Amino acid sequence: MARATLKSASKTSSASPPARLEQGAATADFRPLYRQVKDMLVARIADGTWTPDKAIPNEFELAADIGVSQGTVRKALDELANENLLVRYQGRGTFVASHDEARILFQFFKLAPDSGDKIFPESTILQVGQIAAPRATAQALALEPSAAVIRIRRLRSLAGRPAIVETILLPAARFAGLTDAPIPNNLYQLYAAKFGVRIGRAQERLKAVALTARDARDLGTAAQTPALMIDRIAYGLDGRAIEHRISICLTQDIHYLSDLK
Amino acid sequence: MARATLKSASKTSSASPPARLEQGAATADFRPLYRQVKDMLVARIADGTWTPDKAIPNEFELAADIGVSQGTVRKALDELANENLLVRYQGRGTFVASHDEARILFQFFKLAPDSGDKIFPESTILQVGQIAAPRATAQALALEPSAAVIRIRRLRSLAGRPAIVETILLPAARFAGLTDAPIPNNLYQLYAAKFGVRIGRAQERLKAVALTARDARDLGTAAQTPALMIDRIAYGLDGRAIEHRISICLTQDIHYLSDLK
DNA sequence: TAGTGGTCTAGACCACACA
DNA sequence: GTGTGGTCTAGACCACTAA
Repeated sequence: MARATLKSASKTSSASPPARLEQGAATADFRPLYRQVKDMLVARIADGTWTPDKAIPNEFELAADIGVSQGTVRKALDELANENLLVRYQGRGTFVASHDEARILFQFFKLAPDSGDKIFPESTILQVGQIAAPRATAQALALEPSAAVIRIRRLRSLAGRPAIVETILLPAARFAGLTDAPIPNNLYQLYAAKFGVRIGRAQERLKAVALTARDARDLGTAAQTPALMIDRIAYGLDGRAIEHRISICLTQDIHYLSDLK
Repeated sequence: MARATLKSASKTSSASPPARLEQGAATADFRPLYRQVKDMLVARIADGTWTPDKAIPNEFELAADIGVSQGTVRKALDELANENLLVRYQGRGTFVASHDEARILFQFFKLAPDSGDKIFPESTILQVGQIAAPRATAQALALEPSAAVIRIRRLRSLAGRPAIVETILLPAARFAGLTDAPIPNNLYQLYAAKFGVRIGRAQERLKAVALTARDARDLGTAAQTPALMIDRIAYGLDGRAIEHRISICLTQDIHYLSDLK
């Protein structure tokens, strides 16, 4: 069988609706099968077909549905697990990765105390409102020059000590009504649960800055103190930029951990 | 065939010395075959059996040598390629990854200009000498409390502007004679070529600090300026800590880029 | 044209979780 | 016990590189 073509012969298919790969007849699509399978699976994760609380269909069911071999599905599943979109448990099944605290701590929160284990920071909301997108944010999120964005400012504490002042910027159009309810500590879980937006990856740019008077006041320390500025853009499963977040961190007793492999 | 056991029947073997996996008869070693193959391959990379300038044996040769199937060797090779220890080129072969500038830029050097592409920094040596290991260094490199270490201090420039003051600490025992010759810009290549030490991964801890008078002078700016401190420990292929490096970076025009996936 | 890695398939058996 | 993912094998064909 040629690469990137699908057999049209029907196999014994389950009762669930068929979901076979379509090979564009005119448009040449020479991507490997397992890639196409991967994209199909990502789409199902993104659209909420599967949820973290229930195992997704097993390898053979998926293979039969899609019309490829189990080995090809496995390759797609393994890569998705590698990218932290799925979690696989031998004997139990394969699950959509949830944004629980453990995962966030592992994947998205790189600050750790100099001594001791990583802990999830507590948060206190300082300010919530809607503004015209600052230029950098509009660019980061690919919004029109002064599109409306929700701005959340909060203070985060590590082991009881104020350590981070964080400004979160979100496109108002996509997150309408977010400010109506109390803002939880774990935002990515909220995005997924209330807005159907799953964060898949993020990119952070770090600089050293001097604390502004305002940030210093919120953190309870002196202005001009050196602080770590983390400028994060978080992306959804479809690759679109979702959230712009700027964190100002005191690093006397904590550090940012980066693994180079 | 049972998991993690090797057939002893001899296959058609090449002229090269046999290198079959040994299954500890008394000690239970239940690690998957492809893991054992991986370790064997890492050992050959580490000991210099293979060099970056020549392709390693192909999958079938390795499989025959070791006594497993080609698919198992492939799994090991793919993982090593994923970890940046090998590079695979379709049609050409599989190569040991070299510490050339492109790889270092991609894997180990996370600083980039705010605008423009990544570039390899130039270096000027400020100081070279041998000292008793500072406590933090002795701990980082698992050395005895005041073992001798080589210390290199250098100034690095990005796009012609001084941006980084770097202190590199190396165990004198392992790097004897390093200071006899000129110190090149690309240190990891030197470690591999002259001392048989290949760096496989590193861990960086970042903090914001105020520039000391001395660092400020070397960087040509004012003391107390906020700067990014990067505290790196680099590890060899055997997992042992090799190098301790502390970089002080001006981040007015550059940033540290961290991908969270 | 020969040799390499890349993809895909089919089937076997093992290890683990859970009822 | 049953069902899941994990490992291993064997073989086919494709795509790319270099001589």
